[in-house]
Amino acid sequence: MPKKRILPYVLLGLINNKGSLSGYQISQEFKNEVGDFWHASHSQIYPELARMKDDGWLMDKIEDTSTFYALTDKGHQILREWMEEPLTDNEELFSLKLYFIKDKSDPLLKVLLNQELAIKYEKYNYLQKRLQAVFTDDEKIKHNFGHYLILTRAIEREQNHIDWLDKQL
Amino acid sequence: MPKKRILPYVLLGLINNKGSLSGYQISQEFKNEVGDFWHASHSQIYPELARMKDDGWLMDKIEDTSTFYALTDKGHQILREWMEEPLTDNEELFSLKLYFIKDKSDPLLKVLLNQELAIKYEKYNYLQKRLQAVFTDDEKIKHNFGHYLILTRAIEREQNHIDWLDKQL
DNA sequence: GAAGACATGTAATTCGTTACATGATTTC
DNA sequence: GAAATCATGTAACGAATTACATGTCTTC
Repeated sequence: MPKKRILPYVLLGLINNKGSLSGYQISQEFKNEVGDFWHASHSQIYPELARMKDDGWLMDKIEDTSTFYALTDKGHQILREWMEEPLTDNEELFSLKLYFIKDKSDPLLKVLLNQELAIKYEKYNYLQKRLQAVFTDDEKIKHNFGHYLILTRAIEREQNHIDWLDKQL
Repeated sequence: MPKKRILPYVLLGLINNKGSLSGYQISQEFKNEVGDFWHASHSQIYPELARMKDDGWLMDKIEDTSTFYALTDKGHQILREWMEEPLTDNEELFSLKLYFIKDKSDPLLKVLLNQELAIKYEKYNYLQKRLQAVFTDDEKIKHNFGHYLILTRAIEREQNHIDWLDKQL
C-alpha cells in the first residue's frame, strides 16, 4: 500500500480553522505559523485544491481575482475521520493534529496525548532494548562512541517527551 | 540550488566504517543499527553504488557472487569534507555524522557538538520569539490551545537538547 | 514607470517507493 | 523439493522542488 498522504488533510485543517482560504493565503500560512512544522509550495497547493474540489471535499467561491475554498459536509467528515485515526510513529502528525485543535476542552485533545504517549513508551522501550543489545560492555562503547551518544540521546529525548505528555494529562 | 543529497555520504560513511561492504550488506545494515535514523531500499543502493564507482569515489572487487565496495582516496577525501561541512538545521544530519565517529577522542566530535549547540540555541531563541509574538494574552492561548501546546513543547525540547549538548561538552 | 506584492497555473526534474524479475545457495 | 535467504538489477509510479510563465494591482 502506498504511504498515506498528509498534504490534503493539512489543507482541510487549515481551511477549516479559518472558515475559508484561497490558495495564495494557504501558501502565506506556510510562511508563518504553520511553517514551523509543515510546508508546501504553491505548485503543490493549487492542483491539490482543484483535486479536492473535484472529489467533493471543498467548494469554491470566486471573489475578485481570488478563488476561496471552504469545506463541504464531506470535507468536514473526512477531516474528522483523519483527526480520529490512530497516530503513527510520525513526529509531524502529532504536531499537525494538535495544531488543528483550537479549544482546550476538545475531547480529541486527551485522545491525542494518550495516543502519543503510547507510541513514545513503545519507542522508549525499543531504544532501551537496543542499547542493551548493542552496548554489552565498555569496549563496545569505546569503539562506537558516536553511536552510543545518539542512542543515549534518543532515549533521553523520548523520556523528556513522555514526561511532558504526562504533565499535560 | 538543489537540496544536498545525503544518501551517497551515508554509503561512504558505512563502507568506510566496515572497510568494505556489498550492496546487499548495506541494505542489511539499514535493517539493523543504522536503520534507527536512516533508511534506503536496495533499488536505491545498487544504482547509487554504481554511480559512485563511476565518479571514482569507490572501487569494487568481485568475490564469488558478491561485489564489494571500498573507498578510493577520492572517496576518503569527499567523506572527510562532508563530515567537516557545517551542520544545517536537520535532525538526521547530526545523528548520522555522529554515527560515523567511532572514537571518543576524534577532534570532530567536539566540533559537531558545538555546531549542533549553536543551531539549537538559534532555534530556541526563534521559538521563544514566536511564542511571545503569537500568544500575547490568555485569550489567544485559549482559542489556539493546540498551537500553544506544540510551541511550548518545541521550546522544552530544544531546551532539553541544549542541556544534553552542554553536558557532553 | 519600475519594483514588489498579489494570484494562479504548468512543465521539467529529481528522488524515493513499490513492484517486477531473475538466479544461486542454503535449510527444513 | 519447497521455502527462505542471498544477491542484484530495472521499470513504473508518486510526490515534491525548481523553474518557467503570465497577468493584476499597489506603492514609491
